[in-house]
Amino acid sequence: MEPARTRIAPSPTGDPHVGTAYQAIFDKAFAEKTGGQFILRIEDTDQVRSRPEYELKIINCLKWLKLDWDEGPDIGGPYAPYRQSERTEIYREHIKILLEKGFAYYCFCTADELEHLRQEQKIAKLPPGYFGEYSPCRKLTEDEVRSKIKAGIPYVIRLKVPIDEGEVSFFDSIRKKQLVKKFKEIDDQVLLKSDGFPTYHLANVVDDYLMKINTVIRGEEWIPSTFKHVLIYQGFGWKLPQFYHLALLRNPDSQKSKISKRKNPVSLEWFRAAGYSPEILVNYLALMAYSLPEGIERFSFSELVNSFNPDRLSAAGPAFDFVKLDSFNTEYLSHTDTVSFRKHLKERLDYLEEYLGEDLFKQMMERFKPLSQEVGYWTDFFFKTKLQYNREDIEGIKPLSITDVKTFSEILNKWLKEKGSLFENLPVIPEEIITEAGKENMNPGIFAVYKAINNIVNDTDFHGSLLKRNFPDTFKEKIPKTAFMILRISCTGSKTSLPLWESLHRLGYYRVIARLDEFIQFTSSLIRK
RNA sequence: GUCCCCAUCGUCUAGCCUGGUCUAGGACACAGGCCUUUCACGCCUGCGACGCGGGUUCAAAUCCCGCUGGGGGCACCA
Repeated sequence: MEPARTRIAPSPTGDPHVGTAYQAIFDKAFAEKTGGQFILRIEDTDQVRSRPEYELKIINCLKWLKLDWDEGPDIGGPYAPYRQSERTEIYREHIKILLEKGFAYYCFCTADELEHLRQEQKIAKLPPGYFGEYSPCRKLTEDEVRSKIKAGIPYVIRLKVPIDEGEVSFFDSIRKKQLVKKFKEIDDQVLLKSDGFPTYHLANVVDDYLMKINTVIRGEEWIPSTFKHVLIYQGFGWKLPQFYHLALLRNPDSQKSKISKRKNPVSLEWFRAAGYSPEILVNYLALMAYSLPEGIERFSFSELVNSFNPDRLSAAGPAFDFVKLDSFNTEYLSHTDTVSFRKHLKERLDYLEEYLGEDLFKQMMERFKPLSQEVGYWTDFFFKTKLQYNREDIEGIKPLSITDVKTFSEILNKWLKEKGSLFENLPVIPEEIITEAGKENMNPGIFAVYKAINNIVNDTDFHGSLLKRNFPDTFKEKIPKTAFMILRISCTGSKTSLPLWESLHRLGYYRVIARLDEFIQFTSSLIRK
């Protein structure tokens, strides 16, 4: 394969998009596989929406994913500058060529006139577009044009699409077929805006040619525009690059529409702050359009490069499945070594301040008092793909009236009863223990555990390896099975926790006894009501 | 509306180009089991798809046509 020069050309008009990374993966893989180069070019031709901070964010996120480039605005390269706002002179020179060759023309129509035109076309049931007989400016003589320019009338320069019955076509290497469109279905696209900046179409073609991009990989949303691009290439007399139009990432709902921030997180910063591993995100994203011949799903970027074969790129639109991504991430994190795990956690925490912003981060810090509390506790709501709402939560925010208070206490009572039911299947406790505990305010199940712990300490060494590793037989005989859960809950506060004996050992005798004491009191108070 | 793209389990896909080896394979999810005095991990099993209709052929998930469904474009935004 010929060395491929590929490029990612994001527009710095918003948060770095997951689709940008998705595309960059294949750009970079293609370049590396063929011994070519991968280029980052910033398409900031929209003066209104482009912001320098977005460019920085894009660069940071792509670097986070280790999808770094061989040439770009930050590192330069033989075809600099790599920022389109710094190349306006180049576009103006090139538009002259198109003008001279008769492939472009001046247009002085105002926005209102254009709107009018579209209405006319709509009524006439014609496809909307500025072309053919609908374009008065196409018919302007050179003198007329010159005098209008002299008069200072603002203008744009449009592509002069042929008006005959012909057609344009190009080969799409993912769909593996020739895509065709008739001239009359293509509108006279604006090439140079009235602010003197090029539109995407012009800048993109000119830069791709000048930067020797021979492999264009981008989303399939660009297919309709590609016909215009081909016309521009032809106007200049340039050879076409190879086109690979990637299927668009879709929302995982039944609609499967193009992935959108209204329905799902799409910002790379979100993925980063949420704690996704960059390797895993890249792996998962690659899977959206590519599959290894061996059917291997988990692979590193270099493994992807090794086996990369553009023929295997898929044309069908994949739904982005957060559940599967999560499972990949979990698997990765739980099987990695402790050093990488710590590194990952540390990086995530470092980034969290940047993501939340200083104010919000400090707010989190204030709530961070109990040192054992993990970062996620206060920040999870940022990262849940689906929030769970509790009935109690919703009842709770109602305005309080007498009736409301009544309702509230009823719910509270019900809730407490459910907690109490945990002890429905209480173990049978010897009569003497219950007597000893005092029948009125002691929960027998808890007390049995309490008692047993005390016995154990009498019989064995709590701090010794016995408790750390093996379950003591003496304990086993004395305590019914359900008691283990009671022990676990009382000592860890949760029905699910790390292995019990190691945890108890780590807690130590005094804290175990203290927690049991507290738990006994807590449950007794619940049961009495 | 119009032009274009796409179509295998719920989801991501392998297979399709070079028809038979496909009673369609894998992964995530789900269900059951094993392991485990919890949870998780791990292991095993199960559930589950070639959108529909026509061709072509001895034979079609695979080739052709139509339909249906989904998606994208139709800006002085990219």
